Amino acid sequence: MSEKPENPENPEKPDGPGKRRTADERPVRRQARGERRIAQLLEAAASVFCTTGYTAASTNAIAREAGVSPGTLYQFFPNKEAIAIELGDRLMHEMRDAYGEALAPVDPATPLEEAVAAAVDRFIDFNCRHPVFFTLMHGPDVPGRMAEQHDALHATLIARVEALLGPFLPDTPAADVRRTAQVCVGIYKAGLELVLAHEGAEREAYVRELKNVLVRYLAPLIVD
Amino acid sequence: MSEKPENPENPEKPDGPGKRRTADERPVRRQARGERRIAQLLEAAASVFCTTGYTAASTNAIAREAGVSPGTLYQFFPNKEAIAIELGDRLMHEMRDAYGEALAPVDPATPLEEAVAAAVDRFIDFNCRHPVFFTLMHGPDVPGRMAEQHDALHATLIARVEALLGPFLPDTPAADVRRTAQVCVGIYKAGLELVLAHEGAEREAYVRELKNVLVRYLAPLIVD
Amino acid sequence: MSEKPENPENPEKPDGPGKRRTADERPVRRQARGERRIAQLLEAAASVFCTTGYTAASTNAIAREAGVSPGTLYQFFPNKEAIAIELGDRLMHEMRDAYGEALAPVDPATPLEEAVAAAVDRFIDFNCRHPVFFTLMHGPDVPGRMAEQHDALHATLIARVEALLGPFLPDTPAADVRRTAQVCVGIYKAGLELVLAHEGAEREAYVRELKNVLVRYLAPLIVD
Amino acid sequence: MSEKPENPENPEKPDGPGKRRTADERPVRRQARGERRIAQLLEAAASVFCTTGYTAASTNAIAREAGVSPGTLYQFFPNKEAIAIELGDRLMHEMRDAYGEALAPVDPATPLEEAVAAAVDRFIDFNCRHPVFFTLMHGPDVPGRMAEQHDALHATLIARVEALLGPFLPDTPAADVRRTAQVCVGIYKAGLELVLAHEGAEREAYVRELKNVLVRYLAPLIVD
DNA sequence: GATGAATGAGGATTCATTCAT
DNA sequence: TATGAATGAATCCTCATTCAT
Repeated sequence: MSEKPENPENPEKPDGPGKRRTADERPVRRQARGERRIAQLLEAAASVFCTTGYTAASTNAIAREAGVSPGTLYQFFPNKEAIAIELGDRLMHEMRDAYGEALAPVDPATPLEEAVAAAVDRFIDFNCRHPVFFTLMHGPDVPGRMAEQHDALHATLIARVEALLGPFLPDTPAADVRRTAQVCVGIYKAGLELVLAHEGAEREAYVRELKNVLVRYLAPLIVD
Repeated sequence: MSEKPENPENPEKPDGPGKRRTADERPVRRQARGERRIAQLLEAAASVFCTTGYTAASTNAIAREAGVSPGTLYQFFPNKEAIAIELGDRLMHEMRDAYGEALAPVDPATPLEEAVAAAVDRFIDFNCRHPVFFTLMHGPDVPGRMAEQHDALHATLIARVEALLGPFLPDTPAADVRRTAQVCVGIYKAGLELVLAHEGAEREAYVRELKNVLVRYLAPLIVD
Repeated sequence: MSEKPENPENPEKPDGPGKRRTADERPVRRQARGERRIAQLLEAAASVFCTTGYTAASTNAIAREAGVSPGTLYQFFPNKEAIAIELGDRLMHEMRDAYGEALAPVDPATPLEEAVAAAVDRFIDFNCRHPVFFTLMHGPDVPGRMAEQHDALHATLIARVEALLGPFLPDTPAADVRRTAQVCVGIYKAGLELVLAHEGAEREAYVRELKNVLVRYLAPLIVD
Repeated sequence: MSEKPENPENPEKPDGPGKRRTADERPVRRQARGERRIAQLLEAAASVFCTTGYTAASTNAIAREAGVSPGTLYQFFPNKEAIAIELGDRLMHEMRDAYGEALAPVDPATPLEEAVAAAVDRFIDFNCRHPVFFTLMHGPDVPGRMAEQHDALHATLIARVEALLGPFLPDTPAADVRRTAQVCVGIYKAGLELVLAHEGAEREAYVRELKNVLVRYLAPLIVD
């Protein structure tokens, strides 16, 4: 959220990482109203992606859902992909902002159960508040920048989990840690799907199972 | 299944699995050529689904891949959904035919490791020979009969796994067995994705991890 | 019905009026089985034309309705138009056969009411037994041989009515008689539509009205 | 056509008749250009319907005739049916606007000849200026909303004629008046077809005949 | 003759994207 | 900026017709 602070009077600082450009490199300058529009559009996109999936989502539908005209949408995003990408970026940042501190360095003395439970609970919570995340995780059937976006999202998650695992696996080769992280994320995603597919007590039961899977998988790997 | 009495002189080799009926009509009389076309089309569809995903796959692309005209495709399938459904059906049948016996009743005395390893190996093998299966497992963003198809595929898998688990969990309530099966299938799918994403030694490593996850998850549930 | 008596042994008498040729001039030879097929197909066509209209009727639908394959249909008719044309021909002939004698020469001494009533009753009866007739009367939105067919049907009707009117209008110029016939046929058609659109007593009432319209229209034209 | 109050300072004059709403949405805001396009498209549709009939008319042909791309057509009409419906609506309104006052209440003292002649002349005139009207009168072979549209058109006509007849048939039961109106409209339509099919003096002659038919049909029903 | 297969152009409709106002 | 209009290629699907068996 904090990466487009352009004020109209100072539009052209050399591109920082937050500076966004449309595909054909006209700098996009955004004002307060613009930010609101963007938020509006991303929200709409999230909603549409959730209901129809990325591929079947139409930009017109997104614009309509956002209550603006197609033209307006294209004033802020150069194409459909860019919407998904920006959406993913924001989710990643929000994830970082919200859970970054908490997730990253964990005292290795923490019992595994606790660490896993905390991580899973946060992850589930985050996904319930942002159902698109799940949709975006399942990547776009088609290759393209959208796939990169998906990969970036994924990579972020992996990195996060690696960081989380690190302290517990001090003597494990990096490659193995990475693989373990990949497996954990895979389990996460699978579990999430089951959790989201159920409600109430059953959902709780699946949350417990997810934790069980992870704990049992990781426990033997950990040196005490 | 005995409904193609084509020529009176050579009435009936027992119907192969390709025998079809339209919802509202007499049995569809198919010539050998037609059966071949269907296989061809399904193969083409499998290929296209794998590359572009179900939603983005176009019937024209499938026809082109199969080397026939669009009209021909529609002679055999009323719409895109039907292709995916038939494809799923055939995969399910093939799965049943190929692994049914092996998977279903397992001697509870078999060590868990062995049972899991065998099941995983077969599953992976099956999926490597039929990459579409994975694509179809990742249901269609959109509802419709296609979703039912997906659910059917899923349900079949679940049932299969339940049957597999049964002997190992004699005293567990059915609901818990079912949940456990769901979790196992979820893990399967997640693991499969990782396995397919890697090659050679790394792939082997992921296969091992997948087995580990399952074994460690299941071991504590099992009564000795 | 009597116009295709070709027996296979003597296929090539110079074309009598009943001899039919496909567009590209291969003589079509028909045998008993063929006649049955043709009748079957025409019946099916009549049914389909009635339900969907000529334009929207598909040859495949006709073939299906007839319980034969598309190929078979094209063995007997070179195209869709030809089906309608043949259908019209047969209806015209049937009309001639059934009512020819009755309609043609009427004793001018017959009271007009009686003559009109008889003609209308027959006409209505004929149309109720052959609902396609009405459909074909409304001609094909598109020009082509089908239009000629329609015109032929129409012309036949007109001629018939002219013949009927003749004795009643001995001193009227031919052009006027013709115009009067056209008007009568128009009224017929309009009335028929109303009659067919109603049932029971209401239908009877419309039949009466139709007769009234005609009688009142014609009465003043007639010299006593 | 005052329905484009675009700017927020001039928010909402009560919807004029041209204001359109999609079934499920906010009022459609149309620019002047759009209104023009719609008129253009309807004109094109009218022309195409006249030449090929409704069923055989293709939206692509309509768009081409209007000189726009298919997409543009669909910006204004959800499908072919909607075009015909809107066309019918506009014709009905124009008929009402143009002849409403004139047709509706007629002094029963007016001689029947005069009343009929006036009505016929206006009707013929209207149809000559709007040849689609005739096409639309000949309902769509197929059922659907289009049929309703046709029925609405028809019903409007009937109502109009009933109103016209009312004063002349004060003591006739409503059902009979309605039937008489139906018959008159039927005669009208049949006569129109003949009139349109001829030119010059012959056309005039058919107009006279049409009037004769109606007058002679109605005269005996009228109480003096 | 009969069948089902095959064709391919055409029709309705959608959609990402660009344009004019 | 914002809007609705415009585009045209692409989709799904149909249909008259021809072909191979």
